[in-house]
Amino acid sequence: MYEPSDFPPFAVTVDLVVLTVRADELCVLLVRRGEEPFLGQWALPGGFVRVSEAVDDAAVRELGEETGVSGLHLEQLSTYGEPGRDPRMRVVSVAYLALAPDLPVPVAGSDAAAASWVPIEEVTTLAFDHARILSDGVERARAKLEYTALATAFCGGEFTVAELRRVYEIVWGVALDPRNFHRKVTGVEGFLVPTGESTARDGGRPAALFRRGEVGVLSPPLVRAPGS
Amino acid sequence: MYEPSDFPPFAVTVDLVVLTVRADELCVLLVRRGEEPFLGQWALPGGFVRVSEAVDDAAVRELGEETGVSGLHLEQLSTYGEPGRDPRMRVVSVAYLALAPDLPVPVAGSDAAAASWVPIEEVTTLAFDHARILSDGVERARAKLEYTALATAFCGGEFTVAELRRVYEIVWGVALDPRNFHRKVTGVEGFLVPTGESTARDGGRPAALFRRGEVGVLSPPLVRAPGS
DNA sequence: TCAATAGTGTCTCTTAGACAGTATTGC
DNA sequence: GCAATACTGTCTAAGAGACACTATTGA
Repeated sequence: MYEPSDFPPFAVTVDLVVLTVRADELCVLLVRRGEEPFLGQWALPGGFVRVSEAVDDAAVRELGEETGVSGLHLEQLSTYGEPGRDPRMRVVSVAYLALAPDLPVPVAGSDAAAASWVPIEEVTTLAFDHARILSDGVERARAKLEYTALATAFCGGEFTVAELRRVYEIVWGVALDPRNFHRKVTGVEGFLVPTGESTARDGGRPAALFRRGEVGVLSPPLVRAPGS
Repeated sequence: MYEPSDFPPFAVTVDLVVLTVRADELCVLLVRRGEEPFLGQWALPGGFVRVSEAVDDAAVRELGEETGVSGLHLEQLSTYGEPGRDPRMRVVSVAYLALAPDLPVPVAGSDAAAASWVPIEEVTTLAFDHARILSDGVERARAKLEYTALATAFCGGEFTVAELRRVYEIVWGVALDPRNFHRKVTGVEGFLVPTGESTARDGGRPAALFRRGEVGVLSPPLVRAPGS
């Protein structure tokens, strides 16, 4: 009744677009491929989904293996299933977007010769169709900053309003008015929770420290336009 | 070098959430399953991806087979890959969202005993994890009406402002002010293109007919709130 | 003291929403 | 005429953006 021939076999992989903000640049975690195909080229980290493992769980596992950190924001991005996207065999890849604060040096995975944070602007050729996946991931991140509290995922546990503003400015590539930004983000109910502490690490008058709040959706949203 | 055991075999399917607005209700296209498992239960239309076929192309093919119509709006929704979501074998399903105008009676596919438009409110149990997929699809559609011109995909080739407003009201489940709505949608550059024709099919003063414009993203967006 | 950043106040202009009022049809 | 729907005008309150001003630190 269920002939194996009815169900053509596919391999399923997960690919990760892991973004962070470091040194005033939006960076992506890339690995240098240690085997064919595309030996020696930069690629997104990822790997095969195990037979008894949920696809989402495979993404969590790979993210932990690559970054050495757990608990990062992780969401499904899209699925890429063109025949021929992997020259070896028919592979369907489920891509995920992860956002991380500025982490220490990345951990090289077992199947990757080296891992490194690369500024988005400096990425040229990537293995497979990873350039397109990266592009989709960056655009998703940019869009979600507008109407969700996702920007806090780029910050550490505690951060100042100025640090949060830098995230927006770097991801969007625009300048934002510090005063209006301050009024806006502190005015959104549940977005930021004051810790009561303050820090002078940015110079000048000490700034209040905040933690991310419970709110996931921002209303009103922050609009991606200069001068706001 | 590439041992088959390295790449556990999966079956890959596409599932379609096809939505339409008919008789003042948001409806989804469902099929009654003609075989095990879940024999006789309602399910989303879909099927296996062929070995030489892109996943996106499989969705287009299935949509054509089920509706008998081509050129509908179709976008990828999400991918569902829990082990055990199909009792037969390991299946990863890529779900798609399609929006259609009020179509004639749906075509029964070869693997489905019957196909039918079912109001969202009346859907109870579905086969597999299709209830969750449907829920994700409806939420995606509701969200995208706010900031894209997607609502026109529910209308025929030519439509009045009132017909477009009914789409928003039915999908969102809210009442909108006809006067403000008219000013808003006609004010968004490139959203609606006047045909020059008019119709009195809604009674009262004849209304101008419009075609969908080129614009995909609405700015400013329409906000999902009563009284707007 | 100055330089630097944090945070507040205020002004103006745009827009959303409420709703009055006019226009054009069928009956 | 009346009912129904299409469309336009106007008022008000709220928000966005521009930017002056005050506050608090280090050097």
